[in-house]
Amino acid sequence: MAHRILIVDDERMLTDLLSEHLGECGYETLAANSGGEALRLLQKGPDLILLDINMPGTDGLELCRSIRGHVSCPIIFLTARISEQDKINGFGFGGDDYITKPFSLKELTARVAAHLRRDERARRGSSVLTTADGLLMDLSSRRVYFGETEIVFSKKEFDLMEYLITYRGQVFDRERIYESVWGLDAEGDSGVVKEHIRKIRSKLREATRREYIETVWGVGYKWKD
Amino acid sequence: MAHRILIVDDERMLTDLLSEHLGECGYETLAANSGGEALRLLQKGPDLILLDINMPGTDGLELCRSIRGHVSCPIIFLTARISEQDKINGFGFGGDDYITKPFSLKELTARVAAHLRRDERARRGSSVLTTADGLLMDLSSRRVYFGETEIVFSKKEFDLMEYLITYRGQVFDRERIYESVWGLDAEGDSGVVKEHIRKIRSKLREATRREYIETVWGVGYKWKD
DNA sequence: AATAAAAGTCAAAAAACGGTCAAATAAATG
DNA sequence: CATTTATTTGACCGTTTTTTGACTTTTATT
Repeated sequence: MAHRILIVDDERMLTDLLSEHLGECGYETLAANSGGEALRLLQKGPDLILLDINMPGTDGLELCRSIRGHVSCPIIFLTARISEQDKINGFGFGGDDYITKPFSLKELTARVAAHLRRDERARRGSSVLTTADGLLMDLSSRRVYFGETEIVFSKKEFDLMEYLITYRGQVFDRERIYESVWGLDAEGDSGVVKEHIRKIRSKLREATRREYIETVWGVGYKWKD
Repeated sequence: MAHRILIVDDERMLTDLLSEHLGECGYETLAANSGGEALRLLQKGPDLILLDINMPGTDGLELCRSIRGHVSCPIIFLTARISEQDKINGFGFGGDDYITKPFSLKELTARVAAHLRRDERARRGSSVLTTADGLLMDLSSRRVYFGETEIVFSKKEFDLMEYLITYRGQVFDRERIYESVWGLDAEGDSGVVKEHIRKIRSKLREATRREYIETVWGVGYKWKD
């Protein structure tokens, strides 16, 4: 299946142009001319996102953050701002690369190809996460059910759980979890994650009488497959 | 373990400078001032490579190709040439990004961080090492299987095993193994490696009734092909 | 066969790590 | 504002891992 690229820019001219060109290159394209549209199109599960930072009425960096909360595909910024500070910000906000306008189509497609090559992952865009034995996470209402009974989690507990389940089977060290769930800015983890893992485990254990989170000694935690 | 960055540039000034800066940023650094040196240092298993395209006596792009033949980590070109043709060539030759000289350290480190983050995600996605007769290492869940049965390894055991299997067939002396798995800075005790090799062998032997790690007398160890 | 150097073994010491709890702080709620 | 709830922190303890060093065995060399 062809790679799917989401283009986000307020100028329809540009999205059309890019859409056409990338189409010729064998990609499927999605175009959004506003932040809201972009967020909606995330449901289509793009493999890569080209994101204009400078859209009127929308903070591109903030948008990037939101997007990062939903998908993990590469994000390439398109920006007219060339100051270094902006570049750095771009990375800090979860972007993977940036291209300053004006840019050539050749350069753009080269980078797109490079990033897609590097990023081979399978993901889904469902708003409900379920595990093998009937545990269910509804991401939009932020509730968790085990069969009939609801298990109540706090915000951080929920976020941390969502993170682990999304990447079930993968081991993450505490620092990584802290960065991903709390935010990229904060340094270290100082044991907060430990405590939250404990709370989650305890709630899950009481309701389900099962263990879901496994400790990998000296490495971190993972959600059991 | 900290990420390891290989810096390849003919100017010792520059490699020293970058080495120092990246060191302060928490990376382990390796420096090469020639293509041959670079290829040799690949044995240390860098996580990212900064490669000067314009080295006298060496064709940087050709070198990049060779490197790609041995490792799959991100390669960022450092180049004085700014023509677009060169940029595109860079990608065509297996590079993942380029930075034109002169560049700021901030920009460099931002890109390095971005690429490492991405590469790690891509690798963790579905990275599995297998050996000829059905031994399987899942790097993301950090589990090892022989057929149906799982073999449990500690962190260091796992890391050491991953290293040997990654470079299967190559012989490494204990000091090199120690450097690569424990870290470059660590004090040069190689007796530890002996003990870990023993543990790994013992676990593997019990589960598989086979020998995987071969001792090359007076030299070191290697994973049998 | 004797010897020295290298590699293997084992158990005990040391260090690192994770789980737990209670108390402190911050944030949300009415 | 007061009260409740969520989050963070730091100390403690038991466990697992890692390291160490003394000792044995193997190997290459003479």
